[in-house]
Amino acid sequence: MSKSPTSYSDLADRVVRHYKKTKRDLPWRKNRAAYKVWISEIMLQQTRVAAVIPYYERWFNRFPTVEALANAPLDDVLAHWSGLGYYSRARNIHTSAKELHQHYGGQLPQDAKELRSLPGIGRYTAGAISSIAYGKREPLVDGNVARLLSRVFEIEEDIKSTSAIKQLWELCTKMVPAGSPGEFNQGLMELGALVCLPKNPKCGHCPLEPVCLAHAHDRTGELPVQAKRKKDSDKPLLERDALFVIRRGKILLAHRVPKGLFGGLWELPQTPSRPELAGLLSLSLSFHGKKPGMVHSQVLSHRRLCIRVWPASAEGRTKLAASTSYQALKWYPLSQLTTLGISSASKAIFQNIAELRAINREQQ
DNA sequence: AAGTCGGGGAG
DNA sequence: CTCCCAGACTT
Repeated sequence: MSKSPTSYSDLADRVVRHYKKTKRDLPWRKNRAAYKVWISEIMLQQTRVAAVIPYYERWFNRFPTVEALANAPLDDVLAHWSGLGYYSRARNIHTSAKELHQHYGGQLPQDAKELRSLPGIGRYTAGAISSIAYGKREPLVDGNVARLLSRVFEIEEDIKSTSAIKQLWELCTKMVPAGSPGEFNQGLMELGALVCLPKNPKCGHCPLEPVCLAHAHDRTGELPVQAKRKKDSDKPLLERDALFVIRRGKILLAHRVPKGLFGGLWELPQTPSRPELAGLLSLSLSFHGKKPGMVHSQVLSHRRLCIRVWPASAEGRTKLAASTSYQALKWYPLSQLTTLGISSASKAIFQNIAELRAINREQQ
């Protein structure tokens, strides 16, 4: 890495001034209460601003305070996270809320180190809460900041490498100003999100253009250096057979254990192959067709998911076999599925089921 | 240091 | 199709 092209305080001033002038009017910028900053920062992890906004607005109607959140059932919390992905974030928020309610009087601590003791709050989020909500001089580095600073300072190493990450945090630790740390941190991220784009950065609109090494050397297209990611088509295919059965107006659902993939969510009971379904559920099944009623495919971060849905009739009393994936079964009214935590894949399947049933009713 | 954990919008 | 997003946690 090259020597800094200008003083850190000059650089920070440029960022803060530009941020004050051009910042977007986002919901979480109306109110800097620590609880609200916390929830927004968790929702924004690996998630785009546009995707978060409706979830953020809905959240505080149902969970207006840390205490309300601590006292809510996990199903309710996951229902309000349905479709956002990375569901451990919601589980960790719930666990943290109970911890905050019990031991911190419902208040988030101001100290970054103390914040990091809460599940789901890592180095980035602790810095964000501490600086934005409490005005503490704490740095933060996210994907936007890493890209921006790798260009400004011409960091040549892979920005995911331990060495580059260490450099980035050291840089930010030095740069973050005592006077307006929250605005500086948000300003860096805002620049990364709107100006210092991955491709075709808008250097003409950047307050750091005069001091940016990559721009000076016409290398914004080469930086940051990043390892190639795995192509979707190279991800292993996970095929599952799911059971769709309705009895007395209720659909049979399975509750996943609260960890791992889709932890704590509800879905159609599914197994690696169709013959295993009856054993999992202790039911006598007769399938309605030789072909699945529908097939849903979806790409996840590390695999491709393909779920075949098999309509069937069932006899017997459900009893969940010992399972590494499920903790419970439940017959549930199809119309009330919005009150449970379900993934986007399940949401699509349930919607498809509802539409097919509506068509069948019209034809009768 | 590498793997796991979702989902969707942009191009 | 591929790319990447206001990361954290486990192994």
